[in-house]
Amino acid sequence: MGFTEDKAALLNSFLVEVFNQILKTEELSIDLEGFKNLSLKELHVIEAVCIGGEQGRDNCSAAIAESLRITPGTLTIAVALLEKKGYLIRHRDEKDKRIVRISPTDLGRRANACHGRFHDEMIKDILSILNEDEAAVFIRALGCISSFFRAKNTKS
Amino acid sequence: MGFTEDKAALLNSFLVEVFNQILKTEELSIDLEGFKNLSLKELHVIEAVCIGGEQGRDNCSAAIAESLRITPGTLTIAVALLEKKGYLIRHRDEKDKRIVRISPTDLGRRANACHGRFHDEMIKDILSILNEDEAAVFIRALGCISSFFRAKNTKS
DNA sequence: GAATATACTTTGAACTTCAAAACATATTGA
DNA sequence: TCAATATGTTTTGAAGTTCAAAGTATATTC
Repeated sequence: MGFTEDKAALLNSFLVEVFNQILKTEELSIDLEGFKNLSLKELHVIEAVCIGGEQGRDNCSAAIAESLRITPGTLTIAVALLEKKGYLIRHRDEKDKRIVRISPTDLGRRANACHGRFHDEMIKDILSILNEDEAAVFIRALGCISSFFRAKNTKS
Repeated sequence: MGFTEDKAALLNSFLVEVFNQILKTEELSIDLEGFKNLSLKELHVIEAVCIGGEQGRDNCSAAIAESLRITPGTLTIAVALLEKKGYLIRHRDEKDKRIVRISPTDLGRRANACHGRFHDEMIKDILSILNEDEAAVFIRALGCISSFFRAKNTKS
């Protein structure tokens, strides 16, 4: 006992702290980048649309909603607003008029690129404070944790 | 180049993935624990109040709002609802009647204990897949990252 | 005792979310 | 064909979350 409990408590407090800090920093970065118009969640919608486009995925409402793990109704509302703000465009499929496809405007693509740069910066910052070996262990550990959660969440 | 970019890309994808998985798992755990009445954010308010109590911190509105990194107005609204739901209690300081102190009810403490068990489980899970050395490096790295963000966010 | 500072609350507005109902279009089977 | 059913999206109603700014109450300072 003792050492193990200390480790657990430390890990927990660091994890919670880093978690909150990343969230806040990410939120802050949006304003700084000049897209004061956008919330973090809206940015993630734009990101999902852009990623779908890059990967040649079928960018219909349902697919994007699923990739974001939100309901179709929620997505409709978010996209309606983002269309009004000029970041996304909706167009109905000619063949199957039930389907709505969503794509980014140039402005949307620029916002997404900005957000990508934030992520790059953050990663660069993290790597800058770890040495070679620590970085390797850290990345490996994160990979393990990621797989672990994936396994845990799919089986239940 | 090459290796560095690979590391950065890997770290980014793992980080994003773990981040989302933790959020999702945490949200899921609330319902499972039987507090269907509470959102994740409400639980975090209760947690901040309980932690403040344990640490003998002055549990006034301002201190709790700051620890949660939300505005006082936001906290007021959250606490008013949580008081109505029976998780928290507010009482004005006798000496300085401007100050409102917030404390958990028994129900609030029970909800927090439940949430604490979720965190314990998660930490145990993470530690179980890392060996002794990896765990030490991982914790140290997280601590560095936490300090780094704290420094970055306070200075700007 | 008036001016100022401090601590919290209220207000108004915008965003986020969901479940369920509604709508539009497509497919299927008699 | 056309009625039933399925599919894809939108609307609706309700509740949460958040902030900035204005408001209220109390305390401190000069």
